[in-house]
Amino acid sequence: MYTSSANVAERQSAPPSLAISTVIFALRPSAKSGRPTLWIPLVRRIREPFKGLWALPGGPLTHAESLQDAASRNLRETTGLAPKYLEQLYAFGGLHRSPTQRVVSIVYWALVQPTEAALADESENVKWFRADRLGDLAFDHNAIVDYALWRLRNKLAYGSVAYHLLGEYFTLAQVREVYEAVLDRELDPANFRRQLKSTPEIEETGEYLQGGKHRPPRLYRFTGRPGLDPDNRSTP
Amino acid sequence: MYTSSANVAERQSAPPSLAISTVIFALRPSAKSGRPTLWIPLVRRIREPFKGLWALPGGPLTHAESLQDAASRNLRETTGLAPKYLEQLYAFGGLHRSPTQRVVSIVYWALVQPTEAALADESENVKWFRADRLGDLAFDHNAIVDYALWRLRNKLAYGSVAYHLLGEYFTLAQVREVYEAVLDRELDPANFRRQLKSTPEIEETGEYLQGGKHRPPRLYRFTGRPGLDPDNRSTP
DNA sequence: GCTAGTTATAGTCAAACTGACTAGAACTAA
DNA sequence: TTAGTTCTAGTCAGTTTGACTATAACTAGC
Repeated sequence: MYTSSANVAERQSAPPSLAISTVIFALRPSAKSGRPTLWIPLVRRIREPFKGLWALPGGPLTHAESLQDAASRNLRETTGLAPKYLEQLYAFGGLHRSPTQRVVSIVYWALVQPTEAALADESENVKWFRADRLGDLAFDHNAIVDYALWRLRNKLAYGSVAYHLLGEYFTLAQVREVYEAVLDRELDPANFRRQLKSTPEIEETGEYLQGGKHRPPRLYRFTGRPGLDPDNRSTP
Repeated sequence: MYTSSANVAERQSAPPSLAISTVIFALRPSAKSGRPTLWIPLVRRIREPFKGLWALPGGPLTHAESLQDAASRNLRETTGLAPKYLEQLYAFGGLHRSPTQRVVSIVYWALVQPTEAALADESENVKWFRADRLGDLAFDHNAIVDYALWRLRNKLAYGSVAYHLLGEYFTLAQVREVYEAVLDRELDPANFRRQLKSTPEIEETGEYLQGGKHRPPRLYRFTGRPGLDPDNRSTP
């Protein structure tokens, strides 16, 4: 859909504005099966365009902060979250992303641990949704979430990203559940644990998870470092 | 190094400007060994800041073009190149990237085939450099090139990126030379060819490369698609 | 307290893959 | 014709992967 030529001229006179948004992932137990599933917090638009629709948390970039700091601050202000894992996703700059003006959005993606996700603000205008049941979002945010999901699945397969969706201590079955939730397929428990046990970044603790219905599983700890972003590279 | 507080105040009043830059890779035969090595075209800064230093080709984002189009156009204008492979690298937005103003740079990276790279403009203010011998560049461009190199090596290992540095027809030994140049280590010819022959995206042609000193190698063709960027996703 | 049910955990086995290596084929240069 | 080089196919042992079996350790219900 195209706007009138008057609007186009108007749009071209203003500088393209720069916004920061974030796709936040957390695990929550599914209502049905009780298994963990991926959830995303969204905020309701309280003004045009797309007033009333749900959108990714975001806001403008202020001058005294880096891109990552802006994402962090905005997350805290809108959702109350302070994720341990925060990484740049992509810069979206299509011409018609917003009907009223040209906006370039630098989008981050974040992973929060379940304990923190439970504390997150939830209100009339901030709600969590299952990542696979979002409905129609404002702007191009459906496409952005799709891409973020693709990146998450990709990083999961190679990288060391699953542990940022879990607490400090976890069982190998919990890690497997994360993989199964994100990749949406079942994995053989025995083979999966063999692979994890061969990675040096996963450390066996002496503890066991008590209180379950069956044999108590051993608790593990992740000792690796997150990633290799330009923003995170020099961090020792 | 910090600027004076007056400059800081001045900087904060203006909106952060948005620029597009590109890291362009092409293979050229090394002067010494004759083997292909990675080269990058740079442009000389003709104004402050960093006047006289070499920098990545880039420029401002205009209103009528998407980010990728802006990168494309800028490439053509500054270097005369029209790469077949162009992908977003990262958005750099640190506070002190430029001493005079706050600049957010959305950086792309590109691969050009040797035939096209040979046609590229070269002048007093546009020159090609070996990727491993760049010297000190303007702004944070050394760090940007480092990251682009890291991405290139990464994509090479998994993806189907090597063929975009070669012409339409190539020998398996040429592909191996690309890998050796980018990864900077020798690979076993027999094992390497076994792997390539098992990938369905590489098609055997009936042709052979004639004119070499030894047994003429068979020519192959790449039939796969580039990538999975948001910008390239829907492209069939 | 015993038993059935369930998860945790270790191990087996064949197929696939990997790295190091051998060897013949096919060309050029001398 | 021969020596030298690259292209190409193949062997072999070590490693990894996927499917599967078996035992250990707990809870819940009787």
